[in-house]
Amino acid sequence: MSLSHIELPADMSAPDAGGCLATREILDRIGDKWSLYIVAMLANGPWRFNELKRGIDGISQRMLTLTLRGLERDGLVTRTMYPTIPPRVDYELTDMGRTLLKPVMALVNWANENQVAIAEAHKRFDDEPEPDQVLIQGVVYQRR
Amino acid sequence: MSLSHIELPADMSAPDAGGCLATREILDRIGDKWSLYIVAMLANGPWRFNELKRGIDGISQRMLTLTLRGLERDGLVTRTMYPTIPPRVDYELTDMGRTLLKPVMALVNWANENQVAIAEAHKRFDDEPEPDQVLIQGVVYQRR
DNA sequence: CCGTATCCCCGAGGATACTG
DNA sequence: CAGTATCCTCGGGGATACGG
Repeated sequence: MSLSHIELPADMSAPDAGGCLATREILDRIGDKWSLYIVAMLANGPWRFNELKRGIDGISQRMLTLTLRGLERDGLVTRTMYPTIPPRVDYELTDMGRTLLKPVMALVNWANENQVAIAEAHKRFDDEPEPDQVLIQGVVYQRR
Repeated sequence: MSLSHIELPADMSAPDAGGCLATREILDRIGDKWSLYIVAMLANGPWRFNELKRGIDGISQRMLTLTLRGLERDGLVTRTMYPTIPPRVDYELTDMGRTLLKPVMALVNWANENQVAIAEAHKRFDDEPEPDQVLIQGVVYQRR
């Protein structure tokens, strides 16, 4: 599916050949469990490795390293090593990384603004009892 | 970590007690592999189950069902069943779902606009050879 | 057509220990 | 401090078959 042509229903059913699936790969990356949090935290960067680790609740050292490498590879984050003892490494958003900030924060803000409404929707959905019978084409089906 | 207070570094290291982690749960959901695609496709909704299935490349019946249920539970999508034969079910964004559209599409558009730059960054990153020695505090370390 | 129920696999990711 | 390396688990998600 080509999200770039989402406004063209005809395009939806086409097999996803060509460069269109690059969009998906990118969304899969920046939409993954940790990238959004790292990018959001680097909004106030630069931060050192362990500052990021402490700041992002629940992230393991391994995943922080891997995700930072991915973001660096994407050209979204720079890694600056200071050859001091003990070593110090700063991570910072690149210019492209900063352009990502706006849509990311829009999503974060949406989540903040709607968390109460979503919690209420959950309650409504979960409390709703199953109907003990349904009517289809004038035929009654009893729940078992 | 509370993304709602991302602009407050002091808040970063606080343990994530309280309702703050709701934001994370929401982002984990709408940022998952399929939700963004479904929401994006429903921008031009309503769509029937199999239309969605055909439109979203690679999604299995199971994951389409599960993700739609999740979105319905979140109050983002409505499920309308027409008791005809064969049965027909339409999925459509709710008002809240439509408010999500704006930040989601912003992200999608960002991915589209930057896919070339990211591909170039990958090339640069991957082509860069490892240095065969590094200098730390005047001391040379040879690569092994 | 629109699902649910089962089985099963594979790899994302945590825990732990070790290095420059 | 800022990472690798290794092991291991646990559940996301595909494939398949069946039901209303």
